Amino acid sequence: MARDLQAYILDVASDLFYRQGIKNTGVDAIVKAAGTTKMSLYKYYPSKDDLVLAHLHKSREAIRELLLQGLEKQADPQQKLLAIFDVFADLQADPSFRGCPFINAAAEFAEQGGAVQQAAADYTKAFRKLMADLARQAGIVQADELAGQLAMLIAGAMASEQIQKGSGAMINARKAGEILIAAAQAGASE
Amino acid sequence: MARDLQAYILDVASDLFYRQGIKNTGVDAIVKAAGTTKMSLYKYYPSKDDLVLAHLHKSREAIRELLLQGLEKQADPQQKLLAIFDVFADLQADPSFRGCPFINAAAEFAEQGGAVQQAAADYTKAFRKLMADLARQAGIVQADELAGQLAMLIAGAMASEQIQKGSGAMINARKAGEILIAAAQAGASE
DNA sequence: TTGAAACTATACAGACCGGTATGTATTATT
DNA sequence: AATAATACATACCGGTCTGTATAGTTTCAA
Repeated sequence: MARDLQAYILDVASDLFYRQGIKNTGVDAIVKAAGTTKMSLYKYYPSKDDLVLAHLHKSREAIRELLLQGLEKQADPQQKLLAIFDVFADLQADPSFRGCPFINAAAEFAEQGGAVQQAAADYTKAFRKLMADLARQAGIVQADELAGQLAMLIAGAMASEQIQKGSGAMINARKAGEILIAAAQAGASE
Repeated sequence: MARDLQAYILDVASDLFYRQGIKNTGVDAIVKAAGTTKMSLYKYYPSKDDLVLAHLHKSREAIRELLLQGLEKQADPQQKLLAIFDVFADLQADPSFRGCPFINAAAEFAEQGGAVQQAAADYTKAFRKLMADLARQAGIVQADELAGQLAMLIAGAMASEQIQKGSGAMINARKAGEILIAAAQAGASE
């Protein structure tokens, strides 16, 4: 066991960062939870910041995988757009849900232009691009505009559910998404 | 000057909390910025948590005032709903904008059921109620549903603009809001 | 003028933070 | 058996955090 300690440390740290917040999670707590020592941790992650960035990268990849997995079940681009809501609805159903890791990290790290802020910005850009591409495939002309709107609905639903658990925000967001998609489709034909 | 030191301390603390984040702002920094001492601060605010809660209360009142101010310019309930987007768009235009104080605070204070989380939940509930009442006045049957959707758009636009400044997210959110309101109006007559 | 209240100044306590130093045990390869 | 890599154990460093203790200063009203 403990094969690939580096990955295991990241697993533990990522979980604690997400559940307790990043600044609230000390290196000692990670070390103890992972059953290892500071020396080993600092061998793989020369600073806590490196570990934080690895955590964000891991979170991004995890969401990416969930999205691809949810999208491949649908053939129609329009249905794929709606499937994104379903993926996030599943995420929120998990009792360990505590909001969007990137929004949370951006709130914790206020320094503008810092690496954390940059990582959050990169993620949201990639997310919007994914949606915009799908919208274009669905024949929507104002694809970027629609993608931005849908992304805002999802981000808002994440925040809403984080602050008030069990509100079923994402289901309502999906309803709004359907209306906006239909409107964008209709607007394109005018 | 320094008339009503208590209020002045809160002003300074609230500004620093919002700009730098709460956990990133030490009591010493507040004391220095306010030109006072720890003893005076702790006289009025027995703990940092008290100061944080006062900051959230102040933020809530400030937004409430801005909203009422923006709403009274419109007579039509439907126009009032849209005016809310404009109020937040003005907020985002300020270079010191750094997201929603409540979303940020909820991200920083992960402890569930804590006073900070509660304050954030109370605020969002009151905000949704305000919008739902307006929607009802506009003759919309599914007022709560629409209010939730509009609130998510606004929250998402706040987060989006925080992470990527100058994206003009709130303007796009307003466009989406118009569509959703129109759809809710039409849906009511069916 | 005196005396209480408000405020300042400063030092300190105790805990926690990120990060380092030193040394040891285990394991695998050669 | 010798070597090297990996991980563990533990103690420590300087700094920062919230919060308190002690003492001196201003203000203002009776």
